[in-house]
Amino acid sequence: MTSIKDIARLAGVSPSTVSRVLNEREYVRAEVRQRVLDIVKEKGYVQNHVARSMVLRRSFTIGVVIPYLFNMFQRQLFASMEFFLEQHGYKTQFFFLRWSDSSEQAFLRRLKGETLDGIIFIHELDNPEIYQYIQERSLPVALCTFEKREFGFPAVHIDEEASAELAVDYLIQRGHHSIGCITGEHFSFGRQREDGYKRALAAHGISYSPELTVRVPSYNPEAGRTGMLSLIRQKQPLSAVFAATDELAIGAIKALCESGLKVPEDVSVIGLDDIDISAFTTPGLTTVRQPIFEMGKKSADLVCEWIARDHIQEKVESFTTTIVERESVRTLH
Amino acid sequence: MTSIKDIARLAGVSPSTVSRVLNEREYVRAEVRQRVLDIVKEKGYVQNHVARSMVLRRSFTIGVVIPYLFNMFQRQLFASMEFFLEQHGYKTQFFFLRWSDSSEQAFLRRLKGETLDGIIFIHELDNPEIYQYIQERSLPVALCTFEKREFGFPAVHIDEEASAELAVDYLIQRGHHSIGCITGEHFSFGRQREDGYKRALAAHGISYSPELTVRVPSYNPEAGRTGMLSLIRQKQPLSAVFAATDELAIGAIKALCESGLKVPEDVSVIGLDDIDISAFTTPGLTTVRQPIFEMGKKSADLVCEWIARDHIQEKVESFTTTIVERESVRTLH
DNA sequence: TCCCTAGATGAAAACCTTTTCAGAAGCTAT
DNA sequence: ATAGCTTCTGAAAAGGTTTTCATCTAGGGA
Repeated sequence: MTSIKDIARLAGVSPSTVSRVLNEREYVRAEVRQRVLDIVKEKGYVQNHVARSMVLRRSFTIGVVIPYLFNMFQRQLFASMEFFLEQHGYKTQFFFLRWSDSSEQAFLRRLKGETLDGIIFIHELDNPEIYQYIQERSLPVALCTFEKREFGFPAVHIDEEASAELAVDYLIQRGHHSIGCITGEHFSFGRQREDGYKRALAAHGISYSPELTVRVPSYNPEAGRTGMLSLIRQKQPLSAVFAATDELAIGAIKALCESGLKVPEDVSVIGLDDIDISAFTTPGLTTVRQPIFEMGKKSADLVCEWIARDHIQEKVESFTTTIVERESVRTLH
Repeated sequence: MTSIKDIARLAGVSPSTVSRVLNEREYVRAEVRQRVLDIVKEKGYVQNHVARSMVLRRSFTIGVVIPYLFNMFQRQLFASMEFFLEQHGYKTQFFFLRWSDSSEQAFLRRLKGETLDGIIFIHELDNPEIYQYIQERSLPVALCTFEKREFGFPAVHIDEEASAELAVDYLIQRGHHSIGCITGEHFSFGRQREDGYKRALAAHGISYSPELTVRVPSYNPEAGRTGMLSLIRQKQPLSAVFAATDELAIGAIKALCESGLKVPEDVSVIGLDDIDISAFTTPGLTTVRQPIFEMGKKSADLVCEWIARDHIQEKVESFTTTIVERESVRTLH
């Protein structure tokens, strides 16, 4: 591997000068600059990133923390982040976390050893130690899809409760009164979306019956399927279902179909997220759209701004959500 | 940040000794070891990875090259790789490549600057320079889902042609004779799967009509949808469609549905890949299963073996594929 | 002529580790 | 007592950069 010293020797200058050329510092004669540049090109030399990181004590790398089995929503989010972080001149280092304490511990250890310039969380952690460590080290950070009031970190998210209410309200407007809810037991957004469901019912004077809400252990289609199956099995009549995520909704539709019930003729289904695939289910999924791309961009912008300015005014960015009408909801009467 | 020197000072020993303790070298008194360990724990010290990489000239990091807009198949593949690479004690560094020459150039530059211990490609590159560079540097590498005979790199893949033939044969066995094909224009596997389609027809003496094959610019549902739409528009009758990937198949089903045609009653659809979501479409997608998880594992194993043994016997691992029967194919007669 | 300044360059230190080499201390065998 | 092992430890070099500080040159003003 050719190093800066080799280039220096070949150009008949010192390593310092080569470094100055490479980093576009002033104080180097045009003629010398050109000679160095020529040799760099000829030798195909590029700076060694590891050595550079060490001396500069920054790595031009932003960490992104995401669940190991990230869902399609998170996948779109992180593609967006990676895109904009690259635009800002940063590399992205992903940390795939299992949902366990040991995984979070391992992550904390790695975080201490790694030289990250900033970090974005797409995944709410249980272990407060990690947030504390980040705060002490005043490592630039942004939270995406959730917030942590007690730490005052910048965050981008939607109003989970209002978005769920929007979905359920949409069903009620179309004449539905007996509405089921499938949500997850983990993470704050699951509870918040359930709260939104209740609020919508209350706002229209519909009584809440607990049997119509089911909490499943995860947010994927398989969980949605089993959730819907148990909703079908219970006694109460049901004309529509609110699924806390699109993936749950996709599983719910599958379960209905398997049970010989038609969507939306027999049961209407509405989701929340608007992931790419929701436009391609049959029937197309009516859902509430999160501006995924913009949220990813904003998260990237926030960390980069923090790094550039060396501080950030406490800032929580709340994005608005909108109904996307497709074919999975039927209008009654 | 506390460094090895701080620990050494506090323990009243030299940095060398601390290093020996940390790396579990022999020749350090049990009593000294314990004292150092205690202080390490107390201070929460962890080795600085950047400095360590520099002196060891290895980073314990494997690069994974994947398209920027990776599909669900690739997503499952890389989750599997990340999992097994971690088991082998390696971190994973992703490189998301756009489908452009400049993106490949930028990647090559980065590759030269980065200190990677190995690299896995889930994405076939056009630029041979990159493969050449890897070969010259004798960087441990594995190809996944394709191969490059001329470089003799280890590779894991399926027999694309045979798998497509399997799918189309399945349709023919069920009485279908007028079978459409939706495939992509890019990447070798698209052409190979098309060849498999043709081979199946030929094997059963069914004449090949070019109007029944459409090539779309990408492999996602939207492309599948437009492909199917143009297949519907043409004159030839059609009782079944082979889509070169599951995502294409999902889009095809959508298009049929939009056009008032029922799957499988009016038209049967078969895919290839067996991605997670294919179990949750309505109707469930009949498809050909690639053992995605195992392929990811094998790729990880191959690079790690190369690194460990410092060489590898030329090795191409071909996985077998199997039909997964769901509801999207109807038996005629 | 002399001094001062600005521009250009290089030597050396620093970043944080690991590893080599040499030396010290405590044994055992002669 | 000496030589020769083992076991343990520290000093110093190395890895590839950037940056500080010092030096040198040339040009301008007094």
